[in-house]
Amino acid sequence: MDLNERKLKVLQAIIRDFVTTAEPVGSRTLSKKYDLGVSAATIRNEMSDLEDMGLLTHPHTSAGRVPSEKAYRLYVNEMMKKTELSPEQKDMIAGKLRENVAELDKTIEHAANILSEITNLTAFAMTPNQDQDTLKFIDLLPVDKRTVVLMIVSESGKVSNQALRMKSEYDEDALRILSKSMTYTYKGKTLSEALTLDIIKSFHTDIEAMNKLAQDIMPDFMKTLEDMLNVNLYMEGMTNIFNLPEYNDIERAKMFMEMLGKKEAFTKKLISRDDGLLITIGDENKDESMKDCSLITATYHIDGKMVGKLGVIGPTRMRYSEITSVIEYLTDNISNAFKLTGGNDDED
Amino acid sequence: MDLNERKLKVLQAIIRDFVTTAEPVGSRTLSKKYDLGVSAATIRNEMSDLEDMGLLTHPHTSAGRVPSEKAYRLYVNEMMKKTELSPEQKDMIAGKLRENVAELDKTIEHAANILSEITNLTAFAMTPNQDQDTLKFIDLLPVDKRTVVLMIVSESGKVSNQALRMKSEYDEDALRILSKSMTYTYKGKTLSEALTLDIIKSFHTDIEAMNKLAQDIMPDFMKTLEDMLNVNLYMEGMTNIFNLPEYNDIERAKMFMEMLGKKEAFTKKLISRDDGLLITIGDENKDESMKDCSLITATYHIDGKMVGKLGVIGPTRMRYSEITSVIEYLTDNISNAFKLTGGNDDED
DNA sequence: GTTAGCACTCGGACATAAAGAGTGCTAACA
DNA sequence: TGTTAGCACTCTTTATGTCCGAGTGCTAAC
Repeated sequence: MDLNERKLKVLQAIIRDFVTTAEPVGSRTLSKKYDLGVSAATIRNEMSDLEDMGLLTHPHTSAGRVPSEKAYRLYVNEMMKKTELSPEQKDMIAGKLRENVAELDKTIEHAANILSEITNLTAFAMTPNQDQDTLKFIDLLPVDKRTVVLMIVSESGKVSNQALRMKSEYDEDALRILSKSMTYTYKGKTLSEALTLDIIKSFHTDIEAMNKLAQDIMPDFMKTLEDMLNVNLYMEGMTNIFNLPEYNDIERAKMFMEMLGKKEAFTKKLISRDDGLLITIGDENKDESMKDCSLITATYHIDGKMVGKLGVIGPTRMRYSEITSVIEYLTDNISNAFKLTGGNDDED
Repeated sequence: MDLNERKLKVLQAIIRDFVTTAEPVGSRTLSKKYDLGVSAATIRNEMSDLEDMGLLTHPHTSAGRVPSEKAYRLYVNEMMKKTELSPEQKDMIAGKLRENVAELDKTIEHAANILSEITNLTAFAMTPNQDQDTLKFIDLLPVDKRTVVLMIVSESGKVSNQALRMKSEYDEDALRILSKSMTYTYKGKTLSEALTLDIIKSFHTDIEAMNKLAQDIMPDFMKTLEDMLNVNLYMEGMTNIFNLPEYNDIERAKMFMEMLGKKEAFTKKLISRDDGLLITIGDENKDESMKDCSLITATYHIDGKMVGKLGVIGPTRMRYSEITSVIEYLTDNISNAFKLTGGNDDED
């Protein structure tokens, strides 16, 4: 059987229609909606042929046709034309991408965001494979008598750092020289190579001075400070709700997921809550989108003053007792772990 | 009406039953399952009273009773006993929390994870409000003739950094002094205070040396390198699928969300894909959990060599054309933005 | 005050029927 | 020979009716 011009036209129309409506498309619909110049009966014949060729499927006898995967493949390979983006879309994309040029990760994150916004699908973006990235710069920063921050900068501009707790007090000058010698050793090596290398010692001398550099740096410094003011919100187990019978209703599940998806709003709500163990049930959460939920939050303390929150959200039907116990145990553990006084202590 | 001992017992039994079964509970069930020492008829009377008191509801005439929010409130305030955690649970919690003691953020993230695992609900954890946190240490690190990394460390141990692009070449020594003077100025100030402050200049002298410090630092250095090898995966718009008719089926929606929830597996899958624009449709994705999905990925390049990926996942029914256009435009933009040769160039 | 008994109510499951959409075949037409 | 019209047939969806079980509420007896 030949895949002639008309068959292709019909197939394309079916794909186009199905992609927008998600409903199996019938011959009559097709002849009415798209100007194919032939009657529904003719289209039926063509459709039948296309089905024989494996390009269409039939959910059941009296349903319309649905494109098969083979049809999509054909469409993608041969028939598809590029859609030209609208100027607004281009502006939007270029604009958003330009926001954080200095930071690769941020840019990639923005890309995922843009993509999902435009396509209305789930989108993702992955940072580059760092295998090929080489080291550029290593530094060891004295923070504390026993704390050092290790910082590594790669050629691509990726910055990574980690706070280190030293076993004993260390010599600041030694630290400085060590970092120089490490940079000297690792510079230009890929991360993988660096992992197999051992350190070589070397020396260098410092000098000092100062100029109007401050004016250049202050805006960014301020911006960084502001970033640090933000709190992070980690969310886990969102899909757990699918196992609850009350969320068998797709509408409810959707509402729930969307409520949690609005991280800023949710974070705000958490921040505004009182400290200590707090349980709010159903309507007590003024929020309309939470009226069928209970929210349990508790606060933990870092060095006695700063507080963070953690908790649980679920249907009003929940194991309050068990859950509050877990939460209290968790907050206690965290508060203890971050007591300034503490060495590493306690239980088994 | 009096809320006597027996009424409380009945209410507690109802709450207990409903919390585990999610089904309205009737008088007969109650008298059989729980040893209340009275007949179903008596329980019915008590239930009727409890309903009058607003503690139970009645979805419809011939259904069992459901605890009202007021009942939960009563339960939480007065009747609830603490559940003692099992030793295994305690071990698990303490163990996981101890994994990354040095890093507050990681610990909090773990907390959310634990909580969700134990409660089978959606859990969250928020890092502390940084309002009270004070600055401890500021450094400016020369990376490039025109690139500096600004690093800020707070009293709580939070580390934040940002790569800065300078307008002109700068003096390294000046940079060093500036960072000292900034530390001097801002140390001990809260973040909010610091935002209102202006910088004061001051001097300090450096010396040099070196010792066996290296041995202390190497393990952490290696670990940090390994961390940097990991790629990040950003996911956006996951709830978009709820707007698609094919995901009106709760089972499918669940499978989809769970597949994406497994970030490591998904990342792996992405890494293993070929470079360039790649479209896989339905069964072409060998993965069972993706057999009804199409996956479109494309690669972008950083400085011509390193590659990252981004793309879209959705039902086989998707706007291939439009989407590939968006993706190509995105990858081009990213690749251009991170060309080493480039100043800031091009389009409007 | 407690219990047993019984009529009544309501939702869910199931079967049946009717409507609607679409196909497939045949025969007529250009 | 390709195209079209017509019609019987199929299958899904929706509405309707019936039955069953779970549960209540009331009354009368203990």
